[in-house]
Amino acid sequence: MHKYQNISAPVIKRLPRYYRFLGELLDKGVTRISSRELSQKMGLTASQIRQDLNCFGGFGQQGYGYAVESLYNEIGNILGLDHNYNTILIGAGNLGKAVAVHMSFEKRGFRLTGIFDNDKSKIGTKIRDIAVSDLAELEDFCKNNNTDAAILCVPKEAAPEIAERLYSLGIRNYWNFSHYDLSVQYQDIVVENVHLNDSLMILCYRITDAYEDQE
Amino acid sequence: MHKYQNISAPVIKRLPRYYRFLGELLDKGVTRISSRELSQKMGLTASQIRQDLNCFGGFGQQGYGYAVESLYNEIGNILGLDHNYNTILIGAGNLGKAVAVHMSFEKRGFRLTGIFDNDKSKIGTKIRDIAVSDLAELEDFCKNNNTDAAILCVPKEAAPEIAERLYSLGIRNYWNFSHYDLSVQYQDIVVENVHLNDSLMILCYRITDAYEDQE
DNA sequence: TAGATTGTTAATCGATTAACAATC
DNA sequence: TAGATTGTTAATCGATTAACAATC
Repeated sequence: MHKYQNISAPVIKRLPRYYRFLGELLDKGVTRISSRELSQKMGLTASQIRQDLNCFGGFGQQGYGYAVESLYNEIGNILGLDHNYNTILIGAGNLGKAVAVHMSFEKRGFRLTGIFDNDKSKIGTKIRDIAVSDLAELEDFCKNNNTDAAILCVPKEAAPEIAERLYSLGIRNYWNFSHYDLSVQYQDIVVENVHLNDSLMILCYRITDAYEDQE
Repeated sequence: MHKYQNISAPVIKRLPRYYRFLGELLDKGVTRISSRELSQKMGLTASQIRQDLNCFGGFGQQGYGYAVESLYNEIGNILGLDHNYNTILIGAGNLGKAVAVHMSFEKRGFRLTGIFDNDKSKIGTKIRDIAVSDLAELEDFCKNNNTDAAILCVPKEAAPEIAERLYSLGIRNYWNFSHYDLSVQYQDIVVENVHLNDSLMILCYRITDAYEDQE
């Protein structure tokens, strides 16, 4: 399995979008595309596309462009989508449930293996085909089941304590929906944050900004 | 109402996080903080904090630092959280429902005024205290109710058609959860994307990367 | 071979960090 | 006044864009 040297965050963040656009082209039956054509469809520069892809290897061919299907597969491999990281969800509230039901974990390199909550009314109910477990059983579960990652869908107040429990169980990879900054406490972890409140506030700023422009 | 000159995206994206940390300090009863202290708590440089804040004005005082409460309020104003942008939600599936129930729109400058879906079994059911309307009534609703923004929680396939309808109704501000790039089609709009699939794939890349480091 | 388009180096642009004079 | 810390300019660093030789 290949390892790439210090790829910058901006490049990594663009990979899923390339993957999505290439997937659409593939569905439409397009077999080849030049960086120029793709750049126009995606609204970025051809130069950037070529620079980005060349971080991982020379996938194109001079005078021809890129073969859509093989580039799509290459990016899938780069992203590591062929993995099956065992993942548990903490918090089966509205958001946790939606994430569990809504996401195709298998297509994105993950497998949902457990769901935990401390609300007695939720314990035992099924989401997808996984029964919600008592949060008290977290330690037992993790000792018996290899767990690679955790999805945090708990309220801000509950986050620090749960983070500590997960960390001491050896879990180092987090998809964090809580309004709490894991990476301030723990340095040796991988965290991808989805801060919906932050996102909504950014939208608010930009709407306000746009309206003021008109005046 | 103030208008700031071309604030860069990186700065804007940090604002909600400042707001969150200052809110926590405020809750703890901290009245003043220096850029240095705050930088340590947040894991960034003091220089960056001072640069960021000075895009909007001189909120600090030499020799003293920043007054937590007033800085908190200032950032709230900069973000425009005192607004009440009328917002409709399109798509009352798992994700749409979770977003509607989970978010404190009022605290973030928005007010949820309508929910639309085309699934007959959902129409008429209540989310929060808003009854889900038939998507067919979208045009009527928007003609009778001033609507500033739309939240898109519809499947990728449905997104282009719905985007066109919303755009022709004059809606220019979007919180987009669909795996569809609005800004490629429409240039004069404000879009804040929440692409959960992209986020999960980025996590997958980074986990894979971290594991390979260990080998 | 000629045309097209990549891979890659060089130039530009923008964002972050460092430094320090201003000032509370 | 002396110490602290800002606001702001200058230096550095990194990311994007442009250019072009390599080559399919």
